[in-house]
Amino acid sequence: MKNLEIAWIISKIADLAELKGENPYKVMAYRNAAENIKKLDVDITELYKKNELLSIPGVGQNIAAKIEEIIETGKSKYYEELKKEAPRDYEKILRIPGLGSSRLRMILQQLPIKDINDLKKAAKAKKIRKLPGLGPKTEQAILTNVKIQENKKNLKPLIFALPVAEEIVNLLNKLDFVEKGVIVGSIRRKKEMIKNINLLIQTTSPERVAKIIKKMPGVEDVSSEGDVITVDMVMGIRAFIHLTRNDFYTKLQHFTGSKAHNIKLKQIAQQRGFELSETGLFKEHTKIVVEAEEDVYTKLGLQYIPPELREDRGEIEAALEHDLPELITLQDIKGDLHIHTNWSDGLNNIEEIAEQARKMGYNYIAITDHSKSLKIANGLTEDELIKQRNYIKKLNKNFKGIEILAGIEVDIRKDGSLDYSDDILKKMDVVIASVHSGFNQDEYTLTKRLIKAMENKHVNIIAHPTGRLLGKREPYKININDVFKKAIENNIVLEINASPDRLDLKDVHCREAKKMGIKMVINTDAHEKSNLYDMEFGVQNARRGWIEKKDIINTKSLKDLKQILSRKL
DNA sequence: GCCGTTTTCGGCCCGACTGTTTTCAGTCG
Repeated sequence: MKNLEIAWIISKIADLAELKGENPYKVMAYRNAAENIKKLDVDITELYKKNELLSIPGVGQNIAAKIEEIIETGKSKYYEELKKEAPRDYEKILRIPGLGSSRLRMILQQLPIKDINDLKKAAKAKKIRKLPGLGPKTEQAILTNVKIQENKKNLKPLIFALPVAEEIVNLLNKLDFVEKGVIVGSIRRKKEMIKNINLLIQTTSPERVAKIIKKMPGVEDVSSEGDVITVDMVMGIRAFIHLTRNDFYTKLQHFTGSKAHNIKLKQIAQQRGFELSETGLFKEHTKIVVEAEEDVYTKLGLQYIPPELREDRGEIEAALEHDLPELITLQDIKGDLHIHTNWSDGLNNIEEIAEQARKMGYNYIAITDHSKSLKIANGLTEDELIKQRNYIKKLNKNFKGIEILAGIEVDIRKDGSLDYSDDILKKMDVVIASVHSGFNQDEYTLTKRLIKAMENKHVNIIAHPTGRLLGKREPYKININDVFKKAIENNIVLEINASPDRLDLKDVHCREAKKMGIKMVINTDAHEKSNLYDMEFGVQNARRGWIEKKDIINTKSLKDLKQILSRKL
């Protein structure tokens, strides 16, 4: 068992304990411990061997004992017992808005409900509205949202699937009978939601690989058919491990997908007198030597297509014309313009953030804490903001190598007004505006609200424009085209939020915005210094949206950036 | 359940909104 699986079990214990009605602070303690385990940069089994589990923040005697049990037996009795008491798909049920653990617990005490289907039946039979504190609206919410949850088909965010895939592939790559192992499929294409993990492993001994996989940590069930081993992981995701002895690069191309991309590519191959399959590229039944994945494309007369573009969204046509975009890379990024510190709800102070950014080779950053109406995030009052701005000015004098811009993430209130006056906003280097409340307003109201904020001449950037949280919260209803038009009209920069929970704007929106000539910025929205590394996810998402260096303002020099930020009508 | 201490117990993020009530509990961010 590794950090990831242990953290996952501890966090599931938190969810189930909450459902059971345990002390909320106990629940919080489990959640906190799980977060800290996930963040460890050492192997937790090593800590256990050295008897140092208690050195993990948030882990005391009790949780340490559970970790020990999981390491020793692969299981936690407490977790297994809690699971038995809960409905099978409690996670899906709890994603229904308005139905939290407290109400669900009450429902479970009154009605015999074993899964989400039973809940749907109860709602249909109008049994929910009869329960104390619940009424027809909650019943209706259950009915409409059960459908949404049922349609989700177990897709997991990339950030959930990727570390699991990396863990398996790293383990296999250490074996001397594995020549090379790589992640393929939708994870390689950096799709935001993932159904299955796909790995391609070239090995001299498929049998020995199969044996190792059976004994791998975090595995629940293994079956194998032909060259594919199917692995069901404890964390509820399935991995397909494709084993091969040869033809690595045509297989790499094949298993990376997408299906639609491959179908079209094969058609092109045929038209040009080739035959392309996973076992090789052939011309007149003669196998052509393929020594890299690039060869598959170049031998067919195409430009090499990066995995992020392989969705049959016009990339093959563009590659035929040698007209693919020159996709942005992580190295193009010169700074991060959306960062929180411990002045509001961030973990680190400004100096720690700046130091980290300097280490990453950035030329500039913007500190953009929350504004006063976001009480839960300890939003800054006007006085505090001015104080912070002055502090940053002083800091810049003795902080060499990087420029710290004084910014703010100002809240867009329900009527579209901002919660600071123009007098305050005009003093800031960067003004980010964003929505943090009233998500269920209708499309007309929400769009009007965003547009009103974009009309403020001090606003530079709209952050996480659609407000979605992957796998957790739907985007709020806005007319994205109207927002795009306003962005052009008022010279507003739209954010591509790099937080792996958000990726907002999403890939197809990035592409539309680019076509319209809208300027964008890739920001992490970091709440602690390690989040600055999330930039990678933002860049990948942007690449899926055909974004180039020139489309993104934080690839510019400090001088050019300042010019853009000081724009105003 | 964890943590810190003025240490073995008290505090742990908190306010607005919603749907249900008719004064409030639960949910959400």
